[in-house]
Amino acid sequence: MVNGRSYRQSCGIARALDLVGERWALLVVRELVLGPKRFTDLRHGLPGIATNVLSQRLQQLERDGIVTRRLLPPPAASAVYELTEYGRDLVPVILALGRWGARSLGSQPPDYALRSEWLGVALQAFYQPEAAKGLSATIGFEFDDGAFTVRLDRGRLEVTPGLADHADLTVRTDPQMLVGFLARGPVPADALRPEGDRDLFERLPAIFAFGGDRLTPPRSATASG
Amino acid sequence: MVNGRSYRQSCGIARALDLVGERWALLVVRELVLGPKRFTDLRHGLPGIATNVLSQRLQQLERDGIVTRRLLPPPAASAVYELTEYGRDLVPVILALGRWGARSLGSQPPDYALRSEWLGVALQAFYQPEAAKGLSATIGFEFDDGAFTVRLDRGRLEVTPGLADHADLTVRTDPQMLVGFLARGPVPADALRPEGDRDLFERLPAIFAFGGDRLTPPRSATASG
DNA sequence: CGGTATCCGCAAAGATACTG
DNA sequence: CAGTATCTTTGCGGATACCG
Repeated sequence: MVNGRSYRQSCGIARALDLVGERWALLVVRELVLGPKRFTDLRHGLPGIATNVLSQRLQQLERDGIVTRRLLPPPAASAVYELTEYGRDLVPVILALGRWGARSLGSQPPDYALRSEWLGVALQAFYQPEAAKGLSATIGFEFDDGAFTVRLDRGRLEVTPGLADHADLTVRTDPQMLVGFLARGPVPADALRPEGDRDLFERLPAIFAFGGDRLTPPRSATASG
Repeated sequence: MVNGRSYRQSCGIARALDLVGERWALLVVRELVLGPKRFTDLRHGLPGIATNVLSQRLQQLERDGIVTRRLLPPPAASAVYELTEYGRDLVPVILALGRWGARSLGSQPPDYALRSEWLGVALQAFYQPEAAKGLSATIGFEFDDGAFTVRLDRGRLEVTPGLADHADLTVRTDPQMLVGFLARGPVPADALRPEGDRDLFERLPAIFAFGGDRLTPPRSATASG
């Protein structure tokens, strides 16, 4: 067989793991959730990955119909990778996986990386449609690291990279503080700098429920990590 | 650090992969979906796994609060592994992952393993509550490989290993044929041997929609697999 | 039966240098 | 920038030996 090792089981779970179970594969998919990216951009979003490994993963994902490689129109001689329809169907699954994993993300980020774009994905994972019923607004989030725009269209959520021309609300902060605020944790009063619709700003922790009721952390078997 | 390598990212998805992203880990969880199991039973459900790897995975899963090791009462000096609450919360996620993976499980099982218990998990993944609204029944599935019982209680599904005392319907066949039948595929007329409620039998492909509308297979980039 | 420990060979992953 | 090539290291699979 052309591929590496397979579990060789007639089971949907095993098949899924044959496709995206290898190291880094699912994180590559995560990087593409907000839209197409170039090789180097992927690399920056995956600190620690070796270039040959990224290269191999992209080839496998392309071969298996999860990612497409597309050349940008002539002026830019560059290529981008994007999710296929099959790949996009995986997004809700990894969002659910992320919600599950986030519950055991105790305040352990001593030196853990936290990129703004992961936050854009997390906003989708923790989005509460009921809390945003009928709401339409444009919100810009700006970090040293990058920026993205959240559009609410009558309760429907859309997250796109970069800043929009107009925004009803703009928040300029660092990822750590935004997470703390959305989780209703104690954050320094001057940590976030909301500009625009103040009422909308106050509603954010309800709309993006980082501090949800399903966040009870598991009890680890070893007290000393 | 005591653990192997971590992605070291403050991201729920990365955290989940730190916990269950290593080879075999998620399949160990799958094996425990229907209930507690002993080491050797796990081994049989995971053809190809090395005993030391299984041992290591179980230790990691236990340390991370996903699996518990419990000693059976005195007569049996044996130990079983079972999912913790945190581990059980992962089940709907891997069922969704399995549905996604199953879509690209083209009729490719030349020599792929297919254990009856995986089917018990798949029944949960493809269960359609609307098609079983208000239905209460007990169905036994029997294979050379093993058996399990499906209980529908006013539309609520429960799958347990082994056969119940009484069943409204009993199906004795092999896994391959049952999958074919539930997917509304062409199966030999004498492949399944239903005993009992014939109407209930006919409803099974609607209740367990293996041939769902979301099963469009992806187009692979390479024609020759 | 229910595992743990050790060795060996291989394939995947990490690090880094290098090229179109 | 977008990868490929090379080298080293680590994890995995398989076998087997050992112990409660």
